[in-house]
Amino acid sequence: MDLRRLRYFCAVADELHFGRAAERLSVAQPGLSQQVKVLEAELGAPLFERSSRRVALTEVGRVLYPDARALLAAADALEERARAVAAGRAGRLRVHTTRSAPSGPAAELVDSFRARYPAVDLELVTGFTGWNLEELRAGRSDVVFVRPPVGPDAGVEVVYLGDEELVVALPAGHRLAAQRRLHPTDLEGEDVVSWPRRNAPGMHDRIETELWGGRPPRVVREEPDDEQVLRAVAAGIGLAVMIGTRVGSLRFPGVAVRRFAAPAPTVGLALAWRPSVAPPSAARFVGLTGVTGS
Amino acid sequence: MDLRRLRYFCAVADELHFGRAAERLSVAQPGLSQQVKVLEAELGAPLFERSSRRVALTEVGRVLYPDARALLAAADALEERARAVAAGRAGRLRVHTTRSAPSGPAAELVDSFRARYPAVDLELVTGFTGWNLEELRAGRSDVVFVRPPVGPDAGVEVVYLGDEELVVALPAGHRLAAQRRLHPTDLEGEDVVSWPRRNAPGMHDRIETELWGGRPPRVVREEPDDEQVLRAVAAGIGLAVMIGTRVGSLRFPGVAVRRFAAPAPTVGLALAWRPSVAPPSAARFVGLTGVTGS
DNA sequence: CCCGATGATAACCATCGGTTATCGATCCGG
DNA sequence: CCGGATCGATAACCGATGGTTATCATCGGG
Repeated sequence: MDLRRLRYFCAVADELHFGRAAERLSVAQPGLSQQVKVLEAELGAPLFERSSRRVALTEVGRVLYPDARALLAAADALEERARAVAAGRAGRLRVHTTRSAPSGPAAELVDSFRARYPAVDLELVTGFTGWNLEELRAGRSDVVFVRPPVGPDAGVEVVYLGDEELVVALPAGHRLAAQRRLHPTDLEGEDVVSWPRRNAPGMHDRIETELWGGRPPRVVREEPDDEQVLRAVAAGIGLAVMIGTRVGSLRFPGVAVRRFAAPAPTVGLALAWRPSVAPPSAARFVGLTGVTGS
Repeated sequence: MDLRRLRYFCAVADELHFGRAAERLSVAQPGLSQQVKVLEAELGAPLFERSSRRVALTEVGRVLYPDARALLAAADALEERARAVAAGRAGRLRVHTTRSAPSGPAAELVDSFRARYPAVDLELVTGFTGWNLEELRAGRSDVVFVRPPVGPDAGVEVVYLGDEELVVALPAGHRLAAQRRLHPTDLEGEDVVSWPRRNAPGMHDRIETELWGGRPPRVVREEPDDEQVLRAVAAGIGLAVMIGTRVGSLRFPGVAVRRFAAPAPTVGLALAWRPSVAPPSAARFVGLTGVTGS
């Protein structure tokens, strides 16, 4: 069975005229006649009654035609879909985000991707930088959001998205809450609520370096994620350093938020992916950063 | 799009091994590699991740595979069906029968055809010899039952099925009902109930010739079909000549049936069809006569 | 470190789909 | 009744392409 022959058959069936059908197919008439004849030989029965004056479908042809049309349509659809998937306009894309990302530039990226490629089935999972990278390496994710820096890794490409401002969350009555702007040095000696380093080692170290100059702060409590951290702050356990956009979406009673004086310390956001094994849609996703980031 | 390439793709996807897939397809491995590569070029993205040690589907390949399988299955089904129709094992067959046929050899033929070719959609229509031939010539029927003789007609082939015995239907009290066996000469001068000659001219003339020696009988009533004829007989209007098997299925109170003494006069039954334009199933139908008739 | 397995590549060949030229049949107008 | 026009079939030829064999490159394992 050959789709080309079926196409030829359908064209002749539509036109009931070999000359016109050949023209529509952009081939010469003899070739068309030959191929239809081959198809008839394959099936074992004529599909057309021909006279030099009239072409008509035989019963066999009449029965075959609708099925042939359907098959051709299915083939075209398959090809179209395959091309779309190959071009990254359709298919599945697994993205691992981080808890601190959805409210910042990451949300913007995901939203614009969804708007631009609605046919892509986007599977979003929330994790931490460290775990996300494991998932990426294990092939369970196509693109992951990370908090840089992340150690160099063979086959993994990191695309920097931008920086986000850090802020300080304070218990409502904290003495530093009296200041409108804070300096890193103000934090020295304060009780701090933090989170596990392995969630995002790069970010963790960067915060320590930028704010405490490499001398570790006094961590009086470690909570598993931002929300729990803020709850601890509200309870007066200590202060916490957080991402500005993130704390905005987690407004807690009993927590005062103070920005740093310019230049405010920041933490970065980046995408990591493996171009060699990523589906085409991943390239589209990463490609959008050039658009939204500019 | 080429079904062969899709087949190749599916084979490799099944085996995840070019060598084995090539063997299954009965081609050499390089050709398989080439064609898969062509397919990938057509779609614009690789379908497999290859290393010299491992072959795996890419995301694109994973998405494409089920659709490809379905399309191939549909193509195979189409081919199978087309072959079946071409071979007369499936499709549609329009058969025009006659009112007097279903109870005789015709029923046997139709039944055995149905049993043998259940996938053929048999459309049965009941008519008369004359009208059936018109339908056949007009292309509205594929095979028709007729009461021979029928005039020779270009492109129409007539296959004789056999003869059926004629009997006489008499009003219950008729004087001839006293005899167990009748002779044609007994009918001379009797009142006769008949039916329109144009329904089956050949049969009509043959009955007149065989029973009345060419001198037309005294037709006192003409009814449109057998059933009405018998009703008229029951009412005592006259006697009627009928087909033995037919009168058996139309047993009327008030009607006595008498056979002729051997050799009983008969009327024939035949099939007519147009081999040049008939669907393959028509040939199968006609072909069965050789089987059941022997 | 070499060997075996596996896919890719190179070079060649045959098949087949398509082309042009031409034929044969049918219908139509004069 | 004949000549021309229409249309599909046929013949002969050609080039693309799918398939072949031989060989290479890479990678994993003993």
